[in-house]
Amino acid sequence: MRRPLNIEEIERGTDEVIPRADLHLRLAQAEKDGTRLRIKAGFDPTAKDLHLGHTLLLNKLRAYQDAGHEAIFLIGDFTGMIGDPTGKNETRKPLTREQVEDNAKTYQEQVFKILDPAKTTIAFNSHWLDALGAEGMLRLAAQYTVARMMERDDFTKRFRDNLPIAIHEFLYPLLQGYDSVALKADVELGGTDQKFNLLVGRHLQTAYGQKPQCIMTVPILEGLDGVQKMSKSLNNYVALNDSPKEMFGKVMSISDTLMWRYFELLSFRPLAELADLKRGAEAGQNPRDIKMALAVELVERFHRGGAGEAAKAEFIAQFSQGALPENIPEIIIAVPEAGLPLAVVLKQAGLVASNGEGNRLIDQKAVKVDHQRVEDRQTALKAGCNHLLQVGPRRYARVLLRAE
RNA sequence: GGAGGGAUACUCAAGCGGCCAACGAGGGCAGACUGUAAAUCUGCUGGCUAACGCCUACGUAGGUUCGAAUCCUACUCCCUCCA
Repeated sequence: MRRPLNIEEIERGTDEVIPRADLHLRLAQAEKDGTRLRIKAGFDPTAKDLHLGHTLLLNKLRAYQDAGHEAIFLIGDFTGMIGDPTGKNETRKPLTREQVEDNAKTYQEQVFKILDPAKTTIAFNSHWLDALGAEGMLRLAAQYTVARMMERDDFTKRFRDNLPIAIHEFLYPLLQGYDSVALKADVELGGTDQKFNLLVGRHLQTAYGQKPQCIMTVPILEGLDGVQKMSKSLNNYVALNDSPKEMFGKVMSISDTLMWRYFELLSFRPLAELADLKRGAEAGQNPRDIKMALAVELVERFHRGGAGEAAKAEFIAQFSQGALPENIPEIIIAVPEAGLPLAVVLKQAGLVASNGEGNRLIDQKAVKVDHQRVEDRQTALKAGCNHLLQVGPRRYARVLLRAE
């Protein structure tokens, strides 16, 4: 059911709304007429896993959805083959059609953890871009100038730094903009790094005789390192598909500073409650416990059914009380008469990449066998026993040693 | 079409005949300290070996040399400038 118009809720956490007055006008008009605005957000199927960074946009889409508008989840299966050059200082390799389709499928499965399937339109831009043809492409390209294209920050920089810019990268913003034309979008959402592309959409809609869309940008979420943007390729991400345990652990590993950023951008708690938490921290409450509240909220959001509290309990057991994690892999290893050097066992158990690394870690006092630290490389394990191996705080395995 | 510059380990980036498995930085891993934090300090960061050592690696393929990431030749890819 349609909720009453709440502009504050829709704008919460956004970076820019352009033009704001126009958006308010359209929202009010739609409210009055009982019509629905078409809200577009595009996703490149370049990586399989959606992560928390993507959810900022999805949450926003959800907010519109809850307000009764039409959420269009656009999968850039065509543009994905180009790869958006945004924020990259290098040309991205085009994906094959197969990769793109494969990724798109996984996207759809994950996106409904946030969006309401019944109220979501999923669109693929290959539908209209395939049909555009060379002629359509030319006409489209005629709507924009090189000088304006070069205004885009990453193009400017790459050009200045003598880095290559492939022609097809110019086409990306045009095609993305054309998506808005094809969809007759009223609003397009995107990260702040998308601002240029979103504005191109406005320009193109005008050129094609449409009312230009409003654009709304959301901040780019920093990854676990707190510096670079969250992305799979930087391996600083929390995927929606991460297990509760992984997700909880990753959230707990962020810095106290970053924690507040995450609260601000990811939590659904009312702003007043966030202010309370901050006051608590200033009054000396252990930030760890506040971080746990965030971790619980996020795990619960994506896994439901008490998974958040369960992950918290497991976390406390494992790290605060030193209990073993569940699901330690068990590996059976064949051992010769004379026994097998520990480093070799570690390697065969998959805990280290090479015997050399195993030995290095032994030297570094990182290896425990049955909870006993081993510092001697010469240590060998004999057949006929079972051992619990630990490397560092996170790597565990149980090995069953069999006579060869 | 012409001229010039470049390709080094996960990334950036030194090296420009032997002391180079390759300076340094980042990243990663480990240890100490902790709250599995963060910050900080320390160590490690090609493979095989108990070790001496051996092997593989500096775009690709050859060559010169006792010896090459370093010199020569060809090739591939990239960038810039001029047309």
